[in-house]
Amino acid sequence: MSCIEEEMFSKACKYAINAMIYMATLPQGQERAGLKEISKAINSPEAFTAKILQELVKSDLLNSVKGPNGGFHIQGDPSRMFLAEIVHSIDGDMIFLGCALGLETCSEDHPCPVHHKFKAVRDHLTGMLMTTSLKDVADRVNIGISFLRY
Amino acid sequence: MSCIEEEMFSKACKYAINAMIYMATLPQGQERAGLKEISKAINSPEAFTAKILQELVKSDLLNSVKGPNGGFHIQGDPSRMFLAEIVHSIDGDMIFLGCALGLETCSEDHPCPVHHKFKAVRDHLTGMLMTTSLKDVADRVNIGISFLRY
DNA sequence: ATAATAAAAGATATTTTTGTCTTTAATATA
DNA sequence: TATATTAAAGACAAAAATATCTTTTATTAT
Repeated sequence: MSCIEEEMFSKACKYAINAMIYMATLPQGQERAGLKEISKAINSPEAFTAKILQELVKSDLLNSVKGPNGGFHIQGDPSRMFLAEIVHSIDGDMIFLGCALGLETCSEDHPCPVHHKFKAVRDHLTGMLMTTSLKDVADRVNIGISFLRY
Repeated sequence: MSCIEEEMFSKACKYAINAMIYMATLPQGQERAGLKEISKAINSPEAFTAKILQELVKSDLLNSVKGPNGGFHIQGDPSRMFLAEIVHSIDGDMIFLGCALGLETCSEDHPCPVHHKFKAVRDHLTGMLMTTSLKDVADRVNIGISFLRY
């Protein structure tokens, strides 16, 4: 059982967040990047990353263009795109809504034994994801106080 | 990708927490419960639950006794056993320590772009798990303000 | 138009997690 | 001591997540 190393997000979701941050760090006029460039930049498996980018396109977080000089670019304003949207697109809403103990019947009125304790943490997480924009995060990379890679 | 519904803990970990809470709700003098009783009480698959209880025994959170009238019981005082110990036993320490973006090189000195934001949430989660005892939680069930089952 | 490029779509493979089944070991009781 | 009971251990199976490969579609440039 100690082989399980559960983390906050799925790998797919982490690649998605990484990819979106990378996109948001691109300089004005060069906001488009191809699959190869992206997966190289974030050190993720190319084909798997393709699937994830596809999903982000379906969720209208990215646009895509086929053909030579094609690629992906962020749909809309990175200062109005929040981490919560990326997480929701890939990992669904259980991280925001699901009962920590997995109980179907858990609700505010019929709470599981850890409901109140987790509500606070979950609200904290949700609030953070809903208020942290891609621009917030990408700016930190661009000014050199945070790092996507070594 | 929307088939992924990532949650906070693995299923195994949720069963473990549920099982431990159930154990902690047992009245004095009847603190021992067998696999069947436990998995019925928390509505979990019996054989899989057996593996999880085994792990909890290995981690010294439970004792076990074989043979007729055998079963499991909590090792030690439920008021001094914290949710963090259960989570750590089953899901490892990545939920407490791992980089939210999965970056190997992420650290306080070389932070990933969301490091500071996640640190606060993670510290909140960790603090809650380290200070919430099994007794805290089980008491809520026993006085009827929280529910393990419908 | 044709060829080259790059994403989309779909099939397939691998790994991990979840779950089951069978055999073995320990213990209580008749 | 023999039998029944229950957990431990190990093999096995199914499902889900991760990852790859191939074919198709759209677009650009020649």
